[in-house]
Amino acid sequence: MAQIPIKRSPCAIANGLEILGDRWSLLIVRDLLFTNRCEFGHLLHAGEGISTNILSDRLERLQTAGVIDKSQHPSHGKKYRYQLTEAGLKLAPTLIEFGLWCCATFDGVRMPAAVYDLAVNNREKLLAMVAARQPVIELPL
Amino acid sequence: MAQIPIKRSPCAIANGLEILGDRWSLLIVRDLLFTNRCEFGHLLHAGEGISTNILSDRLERLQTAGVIDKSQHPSHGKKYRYQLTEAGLKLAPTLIEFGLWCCATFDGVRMPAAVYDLAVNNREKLLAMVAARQPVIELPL
DNA sequence: AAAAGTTAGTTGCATTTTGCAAGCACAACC
DNA sequence: GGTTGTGCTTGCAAAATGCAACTAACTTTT
Repeated sequence: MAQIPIKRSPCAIANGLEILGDRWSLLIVRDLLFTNRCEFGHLLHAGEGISTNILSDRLERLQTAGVIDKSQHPSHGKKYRYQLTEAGLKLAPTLIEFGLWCCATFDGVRMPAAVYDLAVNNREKLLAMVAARQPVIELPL
Repeated sequence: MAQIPIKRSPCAIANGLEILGDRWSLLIVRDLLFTNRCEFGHLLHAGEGISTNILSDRLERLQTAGVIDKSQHPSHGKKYRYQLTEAGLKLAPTLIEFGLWCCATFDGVRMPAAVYDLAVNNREKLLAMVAARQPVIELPL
């Protein structure tokens, strides 16, 4: 169990939002959960246009909260590899439910077809892939 | 389906975070989902210390996004009643998964016992209560 | 019916967070 | 050894947030 400073109330959701309640953190988690992207540069160019200082700050916050791990990249001195911890992997159900809710609620938004199909038709397989750190979406690096 | 301006990418999660990705919005949804609190003053004193201007702003944003409705309070001229829309009610699975994740991940945080027990032992009943707008937690008003 | 209290805000201002551009140290490549 | 790629940090402007004071409309009290 990660130790975090309890600021506002003991409520689980209130404290979770202290870590993940902003416009960027869950997008980082999304990429680490469902794609093969795991480097600073990958996350930087994920499509929403996060800037380097914010990405740097969020990676550090997520690491402090025990959601992600940072390790040396194999075979490249300066690169690092960012991975979800076991706790971070367990955010999958939340992300999936939230993604489906957004699709059902807002016009013109979408989840990648591969993720959506599994979320609707074979939730167990999707969760198993995530738990095994097997990317659902393979993106060019 | 609510029309929202698509700002960063077509990703469902990215757009959902434009509406709900901050430290307060989901706390408002939490209160409306699980308690009998539905007035401005109730939400103001929910325990985390939101200020009136932020609460006012968030209620308007959630209303614009089609997550909540505002109506005249029966039998009190100045009061209003805030309620989740049908779309808003469907946030329950996301909130439940997120709450359970926070409980399992962070030391010293908790969900109200009544909600936690149902979430773990009888998820269907919990979802049915929420869908029927039946408060799981009755708080003094 | 005047006075006092509630309710749901708005306004003004100080503080904090964010966004953007530039710069920088180190590693790898050629 | 010069150039490119990577993962940052710094400086500064803009936006969001937090706090306190104020207000308009309605209710209750006297």
